[in-house]
Amino acid sequence: MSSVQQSTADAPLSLRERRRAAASREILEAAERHVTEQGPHALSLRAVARGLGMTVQALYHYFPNRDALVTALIAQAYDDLADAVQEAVDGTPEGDAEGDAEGDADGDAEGDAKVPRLVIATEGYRRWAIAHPERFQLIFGAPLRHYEAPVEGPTTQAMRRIGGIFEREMFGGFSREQLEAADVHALSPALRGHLEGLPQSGLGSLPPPAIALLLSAWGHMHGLVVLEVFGHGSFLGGHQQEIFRLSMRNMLADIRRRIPGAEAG
Amino acid sequence: MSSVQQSTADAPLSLRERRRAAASREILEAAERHVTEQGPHALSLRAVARGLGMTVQALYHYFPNRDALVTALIAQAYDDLADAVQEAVDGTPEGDAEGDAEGDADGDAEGDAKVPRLVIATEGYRRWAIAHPERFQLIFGAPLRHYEAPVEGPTTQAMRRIGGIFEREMFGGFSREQLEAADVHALSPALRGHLEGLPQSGLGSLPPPAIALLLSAWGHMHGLVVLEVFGHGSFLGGHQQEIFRLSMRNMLADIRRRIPGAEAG
DNA sequence: TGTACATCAGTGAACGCGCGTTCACTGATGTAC
DNA sequence: TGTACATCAGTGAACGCGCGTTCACTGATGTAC
Repeated sequence: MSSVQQSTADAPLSLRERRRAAASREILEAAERHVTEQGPHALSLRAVARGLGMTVQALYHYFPNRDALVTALIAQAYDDLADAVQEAVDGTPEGDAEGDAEGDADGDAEGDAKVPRLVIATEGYRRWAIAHPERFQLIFGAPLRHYEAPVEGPTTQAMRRIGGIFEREMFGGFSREQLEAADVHALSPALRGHLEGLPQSGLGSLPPPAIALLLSAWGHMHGLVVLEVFGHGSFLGGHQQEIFRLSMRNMLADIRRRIPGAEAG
Repeated sequence: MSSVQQSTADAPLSLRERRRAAASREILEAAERHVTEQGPHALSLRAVARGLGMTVQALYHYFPNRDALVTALIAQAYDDLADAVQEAVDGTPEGDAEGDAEGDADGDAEGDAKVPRLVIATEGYRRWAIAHPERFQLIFGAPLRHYEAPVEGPTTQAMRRIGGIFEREMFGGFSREQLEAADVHALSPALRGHLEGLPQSGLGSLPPPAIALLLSAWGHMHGLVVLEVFGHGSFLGGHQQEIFRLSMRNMLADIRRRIPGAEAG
């Protein structure tokens, strides 16, 4: 499906194959550039071709049609977002980070403050979204006209990667029993059953109350980022980063408070 | 600016004026219909005209160009969303509602349960978004290509209306002192100052810690809705309403717990 | 090492489409006297 | 009440544009013998 393909055997790629892969990559980069500069909805094959100094028709040697190019772009964006979250966490020691991970100009001096790695992770999410608003829009803004996301694929895989990171940082030190006993409003038996039936490779490995907490937290983080990226927080001026961090810290503390035997975060 | 206009004096509208206003409304409705059926990005003057059995050029008697039509549509959507939240709250007695405000087919029997009006309000927000995903997308999905939102206007006014409702339901019973003493992570002096400087007609009337809680809560609600509406929660099957309610209840309880002297929600 | 052949990246020309916008007009409706 | 005039909603024709996609082709690159 993707045009950046491996040779079917594990044999090293031939010169032709490597060139082809390079050309595909170049096209994808040009398309990314175009999305970044003009927004996702201005993306057209002709514009991409123009950006490369090629004719449109040449693109058809690499992507069967426009949708295929968009699909590749979306998959790439998901992956990059997951990478950004991963890197944010990796760049932070096991415990908590020092306060000033971002170093804003306006002095939101977090005096009291180690920053928990979960918060660092959410800040990675936010930072990527702000740095790449058009690509974030490509993923989360709305389904593109005439484009239907494949149900299972690199997309859901990247989401699971992010989910895995949050899960680790959120529930890392706790036993199954503790998580099972988390104090959340009652789940209906039907919901409980559904959550238990989720794939073990993903959320299904957690007790239902923990899944509920994780989903809620994801929504919380995502919502703040979405509002900011799409311009609905501009009345906060340069303080959006601080509000975000504050919210995420409160969120983490609230979650901890709901798990029996946890010291508040 | 808008084409549905009042006569400049308060004199009753003439026949001509009323007809003109009716025609404008009809155009707006046709445009709305088109957005609903084809998505915001498929909105074209020609399509709207077709839907009305008119020629395109006639529309130029009512809207100077495409952008003006889109602007009117956006303003209308904001207003309808605010109305939906308002109506959800109005339909609920002062205290809390009985559990089954929505009445899903799948039995998420909320046995324990009066539903706080704040939760009812957020469910109004969610319900409108799900009932009108394309119009929700029009507002929050992403800025439309070539469309710049006016900084102040019906848009921000509708947001303030919603904010006011949430504020009342969230902080209604508390004194300024209680809200000022709310237990949130420390706000920097700069942020504190900025929040205190917000317009008194809106958020500025609240103590900074309460503003922080409100914004965080808005993001929380919005994020869960956005993920659901844009299809990122489909793995939850029919249980998204229950997860949402659960999250909002937890959220309210967490907020209450942060205000001194409040009984937990 | 040289030759014949296959592969395939890229081009030129063309298609039919829907779009926003402008212009000059017609004809019905409403207003002033 | 009747007539002359102004208003203005709507039309027909046309503009130039960018789009995705198809087709038949050229010419360079790589492969088999």
